[in-house]
Amino acid sequence: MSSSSDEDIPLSKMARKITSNKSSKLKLEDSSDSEDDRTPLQNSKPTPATSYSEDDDDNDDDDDGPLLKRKRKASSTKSDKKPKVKKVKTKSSSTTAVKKEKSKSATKVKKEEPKEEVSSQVKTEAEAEAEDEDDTYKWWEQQDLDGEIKWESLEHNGVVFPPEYEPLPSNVKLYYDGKPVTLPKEAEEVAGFFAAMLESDHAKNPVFQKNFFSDFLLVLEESGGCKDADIREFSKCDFTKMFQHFEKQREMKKLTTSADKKRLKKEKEEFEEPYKWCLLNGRKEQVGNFRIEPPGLFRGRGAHPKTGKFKRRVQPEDVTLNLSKDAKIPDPPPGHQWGEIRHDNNVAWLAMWRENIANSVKYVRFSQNSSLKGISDFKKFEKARELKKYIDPIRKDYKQKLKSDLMIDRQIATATYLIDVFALRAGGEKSEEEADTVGCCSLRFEHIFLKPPNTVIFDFLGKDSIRFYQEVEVDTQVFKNLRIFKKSPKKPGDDLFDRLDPSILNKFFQSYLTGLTAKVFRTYNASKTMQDQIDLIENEGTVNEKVVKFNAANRAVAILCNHQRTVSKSHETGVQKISDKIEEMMWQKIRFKRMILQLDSKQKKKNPEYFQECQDMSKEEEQMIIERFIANEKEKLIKRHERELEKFKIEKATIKKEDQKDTLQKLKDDHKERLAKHAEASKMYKSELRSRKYDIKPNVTVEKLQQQVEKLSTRIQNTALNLKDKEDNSSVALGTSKMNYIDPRLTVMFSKKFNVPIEKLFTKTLREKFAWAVESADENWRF
DNA sequence: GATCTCACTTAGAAAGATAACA
DNA sequence: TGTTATCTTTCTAAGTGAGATC
Repeated sequence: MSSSSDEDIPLSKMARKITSNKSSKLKLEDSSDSEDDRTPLQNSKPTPATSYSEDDDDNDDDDDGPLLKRKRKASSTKSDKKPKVKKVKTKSSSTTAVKKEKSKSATKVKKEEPKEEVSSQVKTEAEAEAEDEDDTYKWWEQQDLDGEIKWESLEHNGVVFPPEYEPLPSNVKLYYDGKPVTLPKEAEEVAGFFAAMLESDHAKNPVFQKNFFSDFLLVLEESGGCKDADIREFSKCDFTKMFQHFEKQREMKKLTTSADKKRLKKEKEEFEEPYKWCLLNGRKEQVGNFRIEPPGLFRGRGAHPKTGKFKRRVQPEDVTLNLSKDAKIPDPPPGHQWGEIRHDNNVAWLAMWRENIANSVKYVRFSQNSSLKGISDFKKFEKARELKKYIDPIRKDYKQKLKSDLMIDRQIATATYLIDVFALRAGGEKSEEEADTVGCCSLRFEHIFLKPPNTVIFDFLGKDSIRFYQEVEVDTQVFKNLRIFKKSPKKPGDDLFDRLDPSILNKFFQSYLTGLTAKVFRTYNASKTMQDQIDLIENEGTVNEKVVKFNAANRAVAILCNHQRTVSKSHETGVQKISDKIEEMMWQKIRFKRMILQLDSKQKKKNPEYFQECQDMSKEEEQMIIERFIANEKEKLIKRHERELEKFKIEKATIKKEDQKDTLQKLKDDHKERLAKHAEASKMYKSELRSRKYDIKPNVTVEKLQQQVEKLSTRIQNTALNLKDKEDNSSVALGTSKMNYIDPRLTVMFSKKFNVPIEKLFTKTLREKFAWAVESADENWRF
C-alpha cells in the first residue's frame, strides 16, 4: 500500500499502544507479505548476520560491513593535557532573537548596563528581586544570538567548599567483631557515610556494600589503620551505634525552634551570597551550583557496578577556575591554592573539578535563569520548530529506505522510525563500568520481542535504569526489518543495529537539516504532542479545571518520553482513604434519597432513574461502609481527646492550681459527651439499616434533601476526579517534560488563551528560567 | 574510522518548604 | 497548632553530541 491517503496519517499515530481493545488497528504501508514473512522466526533458515536474504527486497549488497563489534570497555582514566585557550571566533549571526508578538516594540536594543563590582557587598536576593524589572537584561530583545563565544568578560567569587569533617563524640564507635574500635578520622568519616544510610536500600545492596568496604579499607590503610582490631570483614562490622547517633542528631535538628532555624538559614544565606552571583559581560547574573559536591558514597542508579564507592573530598587544588584575564582571582581557602586558572570564553562554566568515581568532569555553571542558558534553550526549541518544515519529507524518505537493498540504510531508516515514533534516545555505547542501559542504537537482541503480524514488545532499561516497556503495533516493514535484524546467528547479547551508532545516525539527520540530531526529534515530538493536546482543550470551566486539563496534556508528553517516578510509599494508603471517602459519600447520598421516598413515596414514580442507585448498593456493602465509618469516627474522637490531654499537660503550669482539676474534668466530660453522641448515631445507622425507617426531623423537606443529594453528587464527582488524577500521576513525572521538552511558549500561550494565571502552570523557578517565553508569546502563539 | 575528551542537557531522588487537614 | 501530604527546589547522576586525537 502506498496510497497518498497514507501520507495524511501523522506518523506519531501510526504506531499505537495496544490496549485490551484492539479495534482500531491502522493499516499501514506495505504490502505483499511474502510467504517467508509468515514463517515463524524459529523456523527460518539461519543466515550470517552480515548478509541477509529474506525475500527479494530484503537482499543486501553487503558492501557495508558491520561496525567493529562494540566491546563494552573500561574508559581511560587520565588526561594530563594542558588547557588550551582557544582563539575567539566571532561569527556573523543568522539567528534572530525572539520577536515580540505583543504590541510593544520589540526591536529596541538595550544598552549595556554599567559594570558593577561583584563583591561580597552584592545586593541581597530580596533586593535584587525588588529591582526594577526593566533592569534585567532582556537578551531576547537582541537581534544577534549566534556568536560562538560565550562571554566577553566574566568575574566571580569562586566556589563554596563543604565544611570540614567533625569527628564523632568519643562514645560513638564502630563495632568490629563485637568490640568498639577507634578509627582515624578519615576512615571514621567514610564509615559514617555508610552508617548514616544504614536503613536505606543502598546499604542493603551487596555491590554497594562491597564497593564501600573496599574503599573504606583503603582509606583506613592510608590514614594509619586501626589499632584496636584487624578489620577485614564487612560482616563483622556493626554500624548501629553510629547510625543511632545520626538518628539522634536528626531528631535534635527537628526540635530546633523555628526562630533558630530561620536564624541559621539567614546566616548561611549571608555567607553564600557573594558566591551566588557573577558578572557576565558586566551584568549581574546568577550562578547555579556554586557549592562543591561534598564527599560521600557514590549512589549510582540501577545496577551500577561502582555504586557505594567513596567519593573523595574535593580540595581547592583540584579546582580550575574560569574567568576573565583581568578579573580578580578569588582568594582560595587559607593554606590552599587553586588548581588552575583559565580564561576560556568558549565555554559556559565558572569552575570545574574531576571526580574520582568515573574520572569525569564536574562543572560549576550559570543558573537556569541566566541569559546563556536562556539563549541555548531558545535555540533548542527553535531548532525543533525548524524540524516541522522537514519532518514530512524525512518521514517519506525513511519509509522508503525501510526497504532499501543496503543493510545500513535499512538500519538507519528503522532506527529513525523508532526515534521518531516512540521518542527513543540515540543510545550511545557504554563502558563495563556503568549500568547496563540502552537507547535506540544500543538496543540488543533481548530487548525486543516480535509478535506477528506486526506487534513489538520493547522491554529494556533506558537512561537512569528506568524501564521502557511497551507493547505496540508498528509499520509492517519495520516489523519485517526488526525480524531480519534479529535473525540467526544473532543471539542474546548482540546489537540489533549492528551497523549503527549515534554519530552515523546523526550524520544522516544532518543531511536534511544542519544541527538535526536524534535528540531534536524528542523535543519536536514532545512539543508537537503538547500543541495537539492543547488544541483539543475547550475553553470552559474553572481555572482549576483548566489546570487539570493542562496537566493531562502534559501527562501525554511525559508518557511519550517515558518520564517516570517511583510510586511514593504513601500512595496506596492515600488511594484507599479517598476510595473509602467516596463510598461513604455514596452511602450518605443513598440515605438522603431513601429519606425523600419516606417523606413522599410518589417521587419514585416521577423519576425512577433518580432512585435507581438505592437498589444498587447491597445491604452487606452498606453494613461494611457503616461499620467502617463508625470506627473511623470513633478513632477521630479518641485522637482528638488524646491531643487535648497532651495539650493540657503542657499548659498545666499556666493554669491556676485550683482550676486545673475542673479543666481536666471538663475535657473528660466533653469527650464522654461526644462519645455518647457518636454511640447514639451509630445505633441510629444500624437501626436504619435493619428497618429502612429514618428518623427525619420535622423541618427537613424533600427540597432540602434534594439539595443535599446534589451537593454530595458534586463532591463525589470531584473526589473521583482527584482519585483518577492521583492514580494516573502516581508513576508519571510531569516536571521533566515541562522543564526540558515542552516549548515554554506553549505554556504561556495556554495561560493567556485560557486565562489561567501563569503561576498555576510554572513555579517561580520555571517562570524565571522561561522569562523569555513569558514575555514573548501571546495567546495565538503556535509551536 | 575508532576512540577519547569535553561541554553541555536531561533525569529522578532527596531535601526542604508550603498547604491541607484534623 | 501540630501532623501529614503535596509541591518546589536542590543535588548530582546519566545521558547526548561535537570535535580532537590516535
